[in-house]
Amino acid sequence: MAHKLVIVESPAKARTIGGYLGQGYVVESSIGHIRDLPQSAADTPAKIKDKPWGRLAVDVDNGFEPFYVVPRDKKSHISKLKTLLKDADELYLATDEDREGEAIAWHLLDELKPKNIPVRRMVFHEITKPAILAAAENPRELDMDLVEAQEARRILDRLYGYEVSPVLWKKVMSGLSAGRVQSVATRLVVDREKERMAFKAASYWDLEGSFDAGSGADVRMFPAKVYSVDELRVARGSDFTDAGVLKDSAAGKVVHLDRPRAEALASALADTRFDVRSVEAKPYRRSPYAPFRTTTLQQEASRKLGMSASVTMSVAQRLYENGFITYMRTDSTTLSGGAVEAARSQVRELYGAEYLPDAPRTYASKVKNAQEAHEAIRPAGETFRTPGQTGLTGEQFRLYELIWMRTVASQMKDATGQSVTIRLGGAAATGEDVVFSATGRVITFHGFLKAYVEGTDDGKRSDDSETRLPQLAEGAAVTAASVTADGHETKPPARYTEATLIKELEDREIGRPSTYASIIGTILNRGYVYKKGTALVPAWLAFSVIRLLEEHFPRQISYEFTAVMEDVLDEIAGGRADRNSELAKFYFGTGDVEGLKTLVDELGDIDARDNATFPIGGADSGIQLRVGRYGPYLETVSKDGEDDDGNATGKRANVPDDLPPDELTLAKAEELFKNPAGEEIELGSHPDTGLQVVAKNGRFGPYVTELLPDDAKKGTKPRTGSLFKSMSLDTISLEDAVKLLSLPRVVGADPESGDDITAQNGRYGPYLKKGTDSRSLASEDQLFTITLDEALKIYAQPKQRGRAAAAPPLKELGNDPVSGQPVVVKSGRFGEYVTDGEYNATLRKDDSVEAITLERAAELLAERRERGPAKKGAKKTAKKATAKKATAKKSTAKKSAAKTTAKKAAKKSTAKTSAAKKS
DNA sequence: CAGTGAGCGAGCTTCCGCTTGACTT
Repeated sequence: MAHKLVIVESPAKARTIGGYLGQGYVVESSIGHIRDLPQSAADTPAKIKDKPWGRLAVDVDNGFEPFYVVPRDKKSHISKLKTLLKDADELYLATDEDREGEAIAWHLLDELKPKNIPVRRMVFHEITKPAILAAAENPRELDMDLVEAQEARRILDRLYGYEVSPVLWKKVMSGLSAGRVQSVATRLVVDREKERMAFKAASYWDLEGSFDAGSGADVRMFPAKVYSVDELRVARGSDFTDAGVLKDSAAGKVVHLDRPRAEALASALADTRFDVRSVEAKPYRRSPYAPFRTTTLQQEASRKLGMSASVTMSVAQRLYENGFITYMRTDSTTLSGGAVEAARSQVRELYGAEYLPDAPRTYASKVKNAQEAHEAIRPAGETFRTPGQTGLTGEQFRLYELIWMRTVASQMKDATGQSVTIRLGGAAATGEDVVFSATGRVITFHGFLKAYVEGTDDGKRSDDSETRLPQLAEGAAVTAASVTADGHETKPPARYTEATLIKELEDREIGRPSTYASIIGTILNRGYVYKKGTALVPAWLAFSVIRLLEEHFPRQISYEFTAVMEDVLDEIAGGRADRNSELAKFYFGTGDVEGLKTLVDELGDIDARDNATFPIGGADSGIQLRVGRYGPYLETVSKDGEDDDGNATGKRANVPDDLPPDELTLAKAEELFKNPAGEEIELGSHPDTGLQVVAKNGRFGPYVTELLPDDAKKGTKPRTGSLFKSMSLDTISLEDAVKLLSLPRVVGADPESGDDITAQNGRYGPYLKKGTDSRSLASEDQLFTITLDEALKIYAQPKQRGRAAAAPPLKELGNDPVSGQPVVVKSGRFGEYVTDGEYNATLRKDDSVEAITLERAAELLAERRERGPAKKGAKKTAKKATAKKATAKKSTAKKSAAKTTAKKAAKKSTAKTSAAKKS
């Protein structure tokens, strides 16, 4: 039976709209984008892999043609849509009416390829029955200019991300990333930290008085602060620069009180009679806040409910899917007509008509690049459920309540009242004329504040706070109950939190509602930033990355880059600019501006070593910080203290993981050299030597060592020993440590050669050593238990065979159709792989030992074979390798364990495989 | 950054934006 197929983006939306359209329509969703540039090498089709631009999947030399693929997890969904399309007599592409939505519609069209049926583009901005029916009646055509604008955005982001990230792999650390959005977000955090590092606190004093208005006053006691001394205003925090000195604008106009002066004044005012010099009353008026959009919801959920951006979004997602709220990824503050009515009727019911403005309030978008494909975030439906009526609990309840209150409040009247400033003056015993100032606020009509008060980030006073002052007339006499001197220091700018960083990004038009939460996730995952409480602290790694980007990609990492890009995209969407020429400007450059490609090609200019080095406490301090593979460390430098390679030959000291950069002062650095960081766990003194035994985390993982006395002979090295796999730093005992330090153990002498056979723990695990001949041991315990006889038995066997039997393949799959050889799955240094004895192919991300079939294995092997034995006689090596491979088995497991510990040791940063490789 | 002996499948990492389940505990 024929139907009209309508495709929207979200399944929840499809359900709702399906209900409105009724019979004759089938409403399905695309579940977001259905095609994209291939994300990784595994997803890149073989036919473009070999092209010079294959890695980018954009043919930069031929019109920046993108090569799209349907991601694996979308394939079945596409078949489902194709099936539905077979029985359809009309196709409605009803994705969002913004750049991305238009592109999704075009991708659907291009991928589904409907034949001989009309295709229409249907758009709507609110999900109500009349709006949907009207939209179905008034379809339009696909806007190809808008699609081109989206492609330009997509391709630019790909080129930026996939060209600049590899620069970081080469020059900073493997696995890092750069991008139009994340790099600027990281830069914001780094720049803020730099401001904090450069900040010098200024100290200033003032006077705090408690005044008595007399027994007849409506408010008797009230506080006031000193305002001026001899008509010069007393300096406050905002009069100082970040360098800790008075601003030019304040010079000559303020008096900067220090402690002696403030204390002298305070005591000279003890018996002073004050009179009211002026009373100034101003009306106070506050309008309600606009309904929530994604960023404001994230900020308020953070301030009021303590939710991270990602938690907020997933709770909101559940509320949306279950029909409690409208869509949560939006940059619009607009309410539909029905929503305004629903809010107004709840104002009337819950607060009374006096809280309801005569006309509905409307909120224009403050977001400059807003695309307004959705409504504001509000309770769903034409009438709002109060939180109590929803039956929700926990986080969902609290978030719903927040959204509900904000929405209702947005349709309430302004709050009004009065703010009053009273100035009191008197003469100090020492002769100065001193004026105090008190400010109060009284709210006479709370209006929307009755329903909702926005939170603050930095303890500023909230919109509903009140301070009452007495009714005083000019000239009235007032006495001071007490005057005390009060010391203050200016504070450095606060670090960003998730919520404030997101706000900053939105203000700068960077990122979109669907990505704000994940931007935070990206910079955390890369190890650029870590959280200390709610504050975002940049790692030194981020300083290194941002320095490289600032020096070599200044335009791309500028704060204005995205805003400028948005303007260009608008031009493309309006048909006034051309996609290809704009991309060419970005990638190849223009006459006066270098393009991205040129910058990347000039990579050789970047000195990775310099880029990772930061002087501490000025260039001549003799101490520098370096960002190393295992995290940041300090190094002493002297002018000529470098070897031929420019390596500093000085001392080194670790920097603790959680030491924020702005706390690493020169003094702190010197302290770290004295008391090397890295938790040292004291285990007690050694029963034989009496030396202190400690456990530490080192570059090869946890180990124990003994502390030599300061007067130890030069050249004596402390004994050390790695912890066994079964031990941990938290639980290790002195006995364990003593045993570890006793290694290597002499098992006995080889009767043939007379050489000692020793048992010791090494890089590849426990092993026996006799001269230069070594044999691995099966377990660490054997180090202590193995007897000479057993050791000799092990040595009696040839090296390889001893371990060959212990390494069977994980799975046998049958014979390869090409080579005819048996294909087996094995586990190796680099993970699981399949081999036919000649070629080896690593399993890809989506493969598993359990699920892999012979077909898939053959596919992987065929791919591998296609690349051929590219490297130095790989064929031979491969063969040889296979013969010996089994012997590598045991140690491989060990190695990957070492990898894990190295990773942990390498700070929270993402020291990828390279870390383990080097060690 | 604690110097610890073999011989050993390389290949991939990465962007931004639009959307949900699929996983396991």
